[in-house]
Amino acid sequence: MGVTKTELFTAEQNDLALVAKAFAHPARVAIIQYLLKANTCINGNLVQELGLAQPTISQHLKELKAIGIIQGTIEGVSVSYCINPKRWEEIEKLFNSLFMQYRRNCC
Amino acid sequence: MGVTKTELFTAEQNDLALVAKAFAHPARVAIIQYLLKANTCINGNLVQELGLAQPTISQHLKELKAIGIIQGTIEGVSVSYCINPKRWEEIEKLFNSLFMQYRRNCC
DNA sequence: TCGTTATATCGTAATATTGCAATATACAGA
DNA sequence: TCTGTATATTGCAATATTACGATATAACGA
Repeated sequence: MGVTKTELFTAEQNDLALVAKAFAHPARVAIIQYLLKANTCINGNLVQELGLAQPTISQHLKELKAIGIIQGTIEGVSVSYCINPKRWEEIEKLFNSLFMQYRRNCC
Repeated sequence: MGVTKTELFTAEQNDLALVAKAFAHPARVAIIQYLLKANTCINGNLVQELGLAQPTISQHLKELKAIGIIQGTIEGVSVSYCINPKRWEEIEKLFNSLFMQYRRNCC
């Protein structure tokens, strides 16, 4: 009770769910969009950009990093985060292959 | 504490997060994939397909319906669920516009 | 070394999600 | 009307997520 029964589902289904979880919070969407726009790697001036506290941002970054969407490199005092190109492509394919499956034959 | 601060983010960011939440559970991914494959609208034989209890499936279907991804029509005793074409297209665009934003200039 | 700056981690409170037994509802056929 | 079948709702326990104050860590410059 309360635990997702991952063993019932395929690896693909679980991976998609995991990735979707990364997108499942507006703060993380905002972080991703900010990184996409900034293009060049930027660090946690996100704290000023979004209205959330520093520990909260840090936690969201950690989750995004855990899923592999972003990567961070230490740049002296600060940390430079950016989109992980390989994982991003992987994720894009994961979603696209789902969207592709749809044929409008029904209803 | 514990509440997502939706007011800090744009409508687009919140909508994307909401939709992503629908995909953020393997059972819901499995339901969507099943509907995509079956193509023709099917009902809750999902209970046998997935290994989850009937109330659990019903709950997931309710969430998917609330987000608009699927629609159900009463078919006598059973309910016929299927992908909502318009919403599906909308969601596809929502994700694609995010994926499009990426230019590999960084790292 | 000391202070400053940038991040990360810990601990915890509030809230949300997941799963299911029990129960309710709603339809169809006898 | 009664019975079975299909689905929904309720209530609750277990767990996960979100947010942040307090505190730790780590690098730099004076």
